[in-house]
This record gives sequence, structure tokens and C-alpha cells, in this order.
Amino acid sequence: MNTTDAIVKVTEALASAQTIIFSASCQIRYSGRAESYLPLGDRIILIKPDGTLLVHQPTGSNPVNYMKAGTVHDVHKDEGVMLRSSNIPAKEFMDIEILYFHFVQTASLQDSAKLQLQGTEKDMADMIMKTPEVIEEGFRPLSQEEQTKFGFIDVLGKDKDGNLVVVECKRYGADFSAVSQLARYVERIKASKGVGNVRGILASPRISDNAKAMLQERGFSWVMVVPPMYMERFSASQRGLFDFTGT
Amino acid sequence: MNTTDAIVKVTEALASAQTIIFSASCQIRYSGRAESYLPLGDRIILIKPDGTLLVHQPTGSNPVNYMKAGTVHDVHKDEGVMLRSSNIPAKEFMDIEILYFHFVQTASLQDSAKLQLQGTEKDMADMIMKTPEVIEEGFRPLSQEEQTKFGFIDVLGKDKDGNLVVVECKRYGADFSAVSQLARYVERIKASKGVGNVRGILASPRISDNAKAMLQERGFSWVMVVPPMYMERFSASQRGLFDFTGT
DNA sequence: GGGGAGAGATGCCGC
DNA sequence: GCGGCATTTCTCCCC
Repeated sequence: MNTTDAIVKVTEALASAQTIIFSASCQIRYSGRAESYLPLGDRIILIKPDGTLLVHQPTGSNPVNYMKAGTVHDVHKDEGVMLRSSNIPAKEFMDIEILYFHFVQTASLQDSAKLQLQGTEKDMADMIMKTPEVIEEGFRPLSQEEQTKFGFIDVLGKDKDGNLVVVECKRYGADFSAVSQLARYVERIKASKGVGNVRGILASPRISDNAKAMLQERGFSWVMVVPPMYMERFSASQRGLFDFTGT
Repeated sequence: MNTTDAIVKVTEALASAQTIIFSASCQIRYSGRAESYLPLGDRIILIKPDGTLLVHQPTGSNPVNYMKAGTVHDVHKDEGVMLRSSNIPAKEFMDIEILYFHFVQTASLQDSAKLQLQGTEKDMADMIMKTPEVIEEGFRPLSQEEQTKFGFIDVLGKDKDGNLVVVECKRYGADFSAVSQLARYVERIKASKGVGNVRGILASPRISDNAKAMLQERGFSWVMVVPPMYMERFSASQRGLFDFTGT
């Protein structure tokens, strides 16, 4: 695509805060929290009205380079074509040297929708509050997301014998970090409540052998809990839309 | 844009494993590790040759919905237009119901370049190996990335008195998690080497007050180390390219 | 704004 | 494949 036309199109879109998508052969330098250089290649570049800039290579989920919201962009032609992006407060800078524009698209997007997500760790904690027997027989939850200066506890409760129980939820497989976190909360509760016997329970779909060993070493235990997913499409009437689940 | 033309263009691009970028008014359902619904709105959708699919709203760095590499896509018209994406091994599925295509672009991108990144945690460890005095006077590094069954140790060394020292590097501010990690490694080294006195040092640009308290409580210490950044553009001859840093 | 922790985290490397 | 962990993590929430 003609370079001069492309520069005009990008410049006008930047001025009117439109969304810009273009493909270009380019090389990229970044300086900020770290520093990087990306040699010449073809990429997709997306600039959003909020200043976000994303550079995508032909593979992978993550952008190879990016600038966060609030970044200011300017494209100009000197010896070559340069897209210079600056985020002064964040002290981050990027230079994209463009050899050729493959295409430039601009758009004014209308989108106020927010993602509705289910099956998070918070949903696990909600489920435990409602159906505490998933932890163990006789477990009675007392509070959810109890704040301590050292982090917040997913679920705090008492077992059938009246012992305090700290429950840490993980929506994925639990690892060392989860055990450390549980240990920290148990210590914190022991200290703040002045109680010697506080139990720790890790609730997750899976746990690594190593993490389980560390858990038992510290006298804690693990309960298999799967994060709840129960959107309306699982009802029989919606079977047509998502019938690939087979259930 | 004409819907039939758009469907043909997307279908052909999918068949030839091109990169596809289009904008559409759509609503999106996802089911997999979690479940989500995104109501109607205008989005940018990017499909890569490796099957990666990204859905971007007009703001923010992260895609609001996505499918990972290896996903298979198919667009067809029934009552409405549906882009159905499936990743069978991962048990993940997405349905994008498209009301209108604003534009469709396809491209064959040539890009074998890899990002050259500096200022990572690994670079910090490298620097400590080369100039160990940044840790403390008389520190002698023995090994880097020493493997243990409980994770790998950034730098293992001895202090001027011959005590073993475990160094954990963080390129950002150190938190509880970093202290827990360091404690785990120190315990591990004590056990595996059969030594009672093993020191722990956390090396990072910053540390939170709480983390520092926990560190001292366990008898460890903190050293301020900044991840090294020294690309050639900081030389005087390159001043023109990145002179906005002011230094 | 900093601290703490989750995320449909992703990506990398090692076993 | 799982495990362990860094990430220019990003994002949210709460102090």
C-alpha cells in the first residue's frame, strides 16, 4: 500500500481516537520496565482509542510488543517511516520503524458490554458458603474474604469440633505457592485470634504430589473441589447451542 | 460490508492458513476452563495461522475472549452467521454470533524474528555471577539455576565466612510470595547439604514493608539490585533514537 | 498509589 | 505430559 496514504490515514485516525489496525514490515525497539529489540518482520499492529498498542506476530496468544493504555502515538516520515509511542508517566517508549504498510484499517467501535464470567475462584468460595459440606461433614463457614493485613482469606469457618478452619481455594491445580499462602493465613489467624489450634484446608480440582507432601508436612489437608460452572446453556432447552460438551 | 462476501473471504483465508483480521458486531459464548458470555458490541477479531483467536474490545491490553493455538475455526450461515471455534484436546469451545461485518482483512505474514529482551530476572542472576559484589563484600557465587525438586535456585554461593547463601532475584518489587520461595529454597538446601546455617538473600529493586518484616523475622536479608539494562542505544552515538529518556 | 492475589493467565524449560 | 516459575505479566480490590 502507498506509504504516504497510509501515514495520512493513521495520522487522521490517531487524531480522531479511532481504532487502527494495520499490517507492516517493521522492526521495533522498546525501552521501559525492560528493553527489547525485535528484528525485521511482518506484524499486525493494533492501536486502540485509549492509547493501547499491541504488536502481534503470526503465532501465539500474547503480543510480542505492547504499550499500555494512556500511551501517545505519532507517525512521521523522516529518512524512513517511524511510529513513535510514548507513555511519559510510565517512562515507557517504543519506536516502530516501518518499511512497508501492507494495509491500514480504521474503525469506530461501539461496545459497552462487559464479560460475564463464571467458574472463578470467587465462585468456588461462594459455593462453599452455600454448600459447606463440599469441604467436610459439619463444616460451618463464618466469613468470606476475611481481610488480614497479610492478604485475605477465601473462607474462614469452624469444623464439627469447633476448631477454626482456614480454607484456601484454587480454581486450578494447587502448587507450593498455594500451600505457602495457606500456611501464612493459618499463622495469621492463630496470632490474631489467639488460638493455638487452627486447621488449614486447600480446596482445588488437583494438587501436585510435591505440594501435597508439603501440605501434610505442615498438618494441613486437601479437598477436591471443582469450580462451579452452571450457565443456562447447560439446560436441555439450550442443548443446541453448546451440545459439544456431551453432557 | 456484504455478509456473503465476508464469509467467503474468511472461509478461504482459514483454508489457506492466512492471518485474518476483521471487525464485527457480535455476541460471544465461551465454554472451557470457565464459561463466559459477552453481549452484543463491536470488536476486533484476529485469527492467526496457528489457530489462535483473539477478541479485542476498544479498550484495554488483554483480549476479552480468546482461544489458544491449535483451535479450529469454521464460519457458516444458518439463521444467523456463526463463527464456531473448537479446541478438542483442551475441551474449549467458542461461538461468535456475528450480526454484521465491518471489514475483513487477510494477510500472509513473513516473520521469523524473535524478541531480544533484556532486564529480566535471568539477566539479574547473570550480573550477580559476573559482579558478585552487588550482593555483598566477599560473596562468591557457586552455581546458577541450581535444580532442586522444589524449584530452581537463582544463585547459590558462599559468603566471606564460608556460609552457604541462597539468592533469590526478583526483577520487580518483592512480596510475600518471594519470601516464601526463598524460605523454601533455604530449607531445601539445609536438608540436601546437611548444613544448619544457610543464609537467604532477596535481591530486587524494591520490597514491601510487610515482606521485609517477614524476611527479617526469618533471619533473611534484602539487597537492592536493579535488573541490568544496557542496550547499545544508550551509547552517545545512538542518542538520536531514544533521546527521550533524558539521560 | 501501593500492596496483595487471581487469571479461562501465557510461555518457557526441565524431567 | 506435568511441574515449577517468570512475565515489559495484567487486572481487580482494598487500604
